[in-house]
This record gives sequence, structure tokens and C-alpha cells, in this order.
Amino acid sequence: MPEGPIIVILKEAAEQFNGKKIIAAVNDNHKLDTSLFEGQTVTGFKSHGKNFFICFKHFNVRIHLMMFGSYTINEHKARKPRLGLQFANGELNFYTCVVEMIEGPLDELYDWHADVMNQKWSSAKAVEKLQDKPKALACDVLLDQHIFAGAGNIIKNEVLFRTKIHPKSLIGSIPTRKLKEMVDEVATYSFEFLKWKKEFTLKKHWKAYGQKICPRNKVPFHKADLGKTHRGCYYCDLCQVLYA
DNA sequence: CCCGGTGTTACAAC
DNA sequence: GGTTGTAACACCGG
Repeated sequence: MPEGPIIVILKEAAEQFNGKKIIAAVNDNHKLDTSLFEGQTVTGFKSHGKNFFICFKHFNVRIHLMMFGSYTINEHKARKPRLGLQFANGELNFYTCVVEMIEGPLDELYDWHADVMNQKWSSAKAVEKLQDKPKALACDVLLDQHIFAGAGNIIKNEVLFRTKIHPKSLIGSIPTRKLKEMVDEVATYSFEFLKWKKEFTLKKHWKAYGQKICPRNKVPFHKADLGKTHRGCYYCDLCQVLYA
């Protein structure tokens, strides 16, 4: 159930296995040769947006939890995991997820400037990418993983509400200053998401996502699947400006 | 015919 | 019953 901040939490929690050797590995289908993992030592954990990577000397494993994926650490569910790793000091399990072997360096595949929660995140590069898409809608670009890796539907809705931008606004019609504000708010909210998630108070802080009434104007929110992404938007006509 | 873009569908688990 | 997400296709226009 993972937008970027959840993957950061996973990465931090997995650190206890960094530098540890895999004693045994299991999976719930025959699409993975888990013998490749056995005896291997983890050299690090990384994340890029919603992707999680387990790194080894000669290869990396990409895990994507999609919509309904989950993980457990030092406990497990009744069913077999899609990928389960046993270490001397515990276990790391992933369920209902995509698991992919990556042979080459991650740097050739992933643009770290696009990862909202990465130290290398560049808001300036994000603004440049947006300026190349003047006809795109705000509600679509905020889900574009090449621009905002890690942003999902919750982050999208909260950012649009916070910056008072209507989801159907055209990127090319949003003043540059406002566009920069939107870009920066993706990072700001993502780190607040992370903090609140750790405190188990994420939902309590939602102002728009899943809400019925605009907290500013006390009028009902609209709820509609908008844009080419057809994802749910919660928005208020009174305070969210439509740049058309 | 290929290529990029768009649209539809499938899948998953709570 | 709805969905914190992508990927695999089909289709279309250039």
C-alpha cells in the first residue's frame, strides 16, 4: 500500500539485514530461481520512488509492491511469500509484488534526480520536465513517475489541495511561481507523510484525500476520476483555482 | 512497418 | 465495494 514514503520506511526497517548473508530463500511460484540468493551477502538497500532494491555484489533485485503488496520483517503470513529471505538474525518477506532481477547498474536505469525523497531530488529538473508538457493536466503529471517518482494518489490530492490548484489545470497555464510551489510541495508533503505514517497518524492529517467536506470552505468536495490516468480526485471548486 | 502515444484490461488483497 | 499501481496488450496515426 505503498507510495514513496512507505518504501523509505521499508528501507530503514530492512537495514538490520545490510551486510548479512542469506541462509535460505523461498518463493511462491516457479518464476524465480531462489538458489541465486542463497549464500549471497546483501550489500545494501535502495529505493527509487515506489521501487525497492536489494543489492548484491553482482546483481540487484527490484521489488514493487503495486497496489496490494505487503512485506513482513521477522514474522510471516500463513501463505508463502512471493520472495522470502532468511538471515541468521531474522527474515524479510514480500507478498503480492513484482520481483525482478536487474543485472546492470541501477544508475543506468533510474534517474535519481526524479526521486522525490532522494538526496539527489531536483525540483528544478522537475519544473523543466513539466514545462515540456504544457497540455498535460495537473492531476496526471503528479502521478508521472518520471517526474515525481514516489508520488501516488494520496500525495497528488494533498498537494493539489495544499497549493490550491484545481486537478484539471493545464500545466502550461499555471504561472511559473505557482508551478514551482506545486513541485516543492510534493517533496514537503512526502516527508510529512513519512513522519505521520511512522506516528500512525497519516489518515488523521488528510485534508483532501478521502474527505467529504472542504476544510477551508465547508462545502462538499467533488469526487471524480479525472485525467488520462482516471484516478480519483477530491477537490473544491471554491478554493482550488482552475488554470485553463 | 515501426514508433510513440492512447486506451482498455487484468491482476492483486484487504 | 473500492482501491495508496503498474504492466501487458490492442489500436491508431504519422
